[in-house]
Amino acid sequence: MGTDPLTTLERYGCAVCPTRIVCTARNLDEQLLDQLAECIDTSAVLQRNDYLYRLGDPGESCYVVRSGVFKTMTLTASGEEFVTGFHYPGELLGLSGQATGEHSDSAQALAASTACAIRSDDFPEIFAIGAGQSLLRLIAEREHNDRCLENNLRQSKAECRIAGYLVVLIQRLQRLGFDGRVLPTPMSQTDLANHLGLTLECLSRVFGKWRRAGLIATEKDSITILNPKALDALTCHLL
Amino acid sequence: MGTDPLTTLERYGCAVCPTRIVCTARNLDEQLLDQLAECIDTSAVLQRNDYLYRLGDPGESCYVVRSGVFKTMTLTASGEEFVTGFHYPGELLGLSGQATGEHSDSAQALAASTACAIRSDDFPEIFAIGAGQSLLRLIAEREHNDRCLENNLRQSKAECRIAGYLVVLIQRLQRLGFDGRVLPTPMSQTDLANHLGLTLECLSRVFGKWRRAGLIATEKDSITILNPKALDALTCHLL
DNA sequence: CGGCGCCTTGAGGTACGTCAACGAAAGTGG
DNA sequence: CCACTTTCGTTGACGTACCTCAAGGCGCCG
Repeated sequence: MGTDPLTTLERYGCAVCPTRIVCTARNLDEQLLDQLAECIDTSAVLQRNDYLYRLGDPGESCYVVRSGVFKTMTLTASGEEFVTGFHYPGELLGLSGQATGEHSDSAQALAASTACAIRSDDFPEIFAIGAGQSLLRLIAEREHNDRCLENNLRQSKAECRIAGYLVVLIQRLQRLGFDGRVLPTPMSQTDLANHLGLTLECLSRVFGKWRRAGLIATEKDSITILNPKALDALTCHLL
Repeated sequence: MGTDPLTTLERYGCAVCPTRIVCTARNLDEQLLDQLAECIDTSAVLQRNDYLYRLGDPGESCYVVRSGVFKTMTLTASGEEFVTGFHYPGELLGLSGQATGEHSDSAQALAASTACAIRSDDFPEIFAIGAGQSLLRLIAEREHNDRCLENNLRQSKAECRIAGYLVVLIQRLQRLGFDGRVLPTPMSQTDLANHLGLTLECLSRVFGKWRRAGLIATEKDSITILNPKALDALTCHLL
């Protein structure tokens, strides 16, 4: 693995992290940032298709995406892949591994990506430093996101699901400071359809319809929202 | 509100809680249990249809179900109720309120129920006592459950969804020491259908079919699993 | 150039949603 | 305790949205 891109990050830890404003490090002063960096392993540098962790790995750590995008997936009993989520910078992964002692999904980088590992053993230290509230908030934000997406899945109409997913994704990216008009989507439509519980054909038809209606434009690795209001109107407003 | 049923619980706090083996209190010795009880407000006693918290309430606390069953729900933009979950003893509620500062759902007791409140301000103290790992595990278990149910919703076949929900519910109850053959279901079928993203008619038809096939028996406030293997075979095995 | 993912487009079947009527049960008020 | 009302569940007929299967186009890589 190439270690070059992260040398500065490793040296300065959380202090220079681009996502620190939304992460465990938010609201910490310089001194505490250094202490926090002791608790967090910032060494995970991954290329496209590398795995951050795999199904069955011991679940002693959870992870925060620092840059890039990750896909999490599991397997059905019949061996088919099952995409459980896409994870953008500042989002938490792999927490559920603590429940069973091992990860119940695999996490794969969809582009060159970096991630921080937080060992569950270090949680008490993080709370002792005073960064516990921020970590807790990170967990709560993940929970909040999950609920939104879960509610979205209860809608069985394809257009509602897809629009809802995009709208939630816009919100997630805006939290990071993006304008939310151009969504980086390094995943294949096949994976996206899988994740939404739809067939590729159905997703493709909806995207085609929306393109013709001037609602969105789809590029290779991104989706541009041309008419946010119209998209929002399709979401069934699940709050 | 009647305070009688809980007097002993209030006095002895976590030490006498029937769900302590799965809760934050697990693995604590007598002395620490008393300290933990200081951090946790055990006074919430609710009758059927009482609210534990409401949408928009300040999200300064999360809750652990001590006894009974809770239903969480939110509203669509058009004002319809939207059932986001059913919560059994030892399960965590309301964590996502931390993300936005206010609760994004309401929690209502479906039967006479009790719950403990954990203030987010007390998290550091809980970690200082040494109960942090158990609390973390509680959070992770919630996350794990959510993922299972979320994956289940990706399946659009009604029978898969319903069977999957029941199988996950069995697992959740077994964790509490129940045998998992008789599932307490104080919710209406209307609410259950709503939560599964199906219509009442569809759920009713599937239950009818399963009753005729000798798979389940439905009573007023419970479902008895007569043929667990057959039920499991319908779940699409989402792992 | 050929092969292979990945996406698009079409035709047809099926499962679930919708609408509607009915029945059972539970809560209400006299 | 009994009529009334309301909520909840059952069953049927019908339409439609999505899945399935299939063929073809496009870009990427060897």
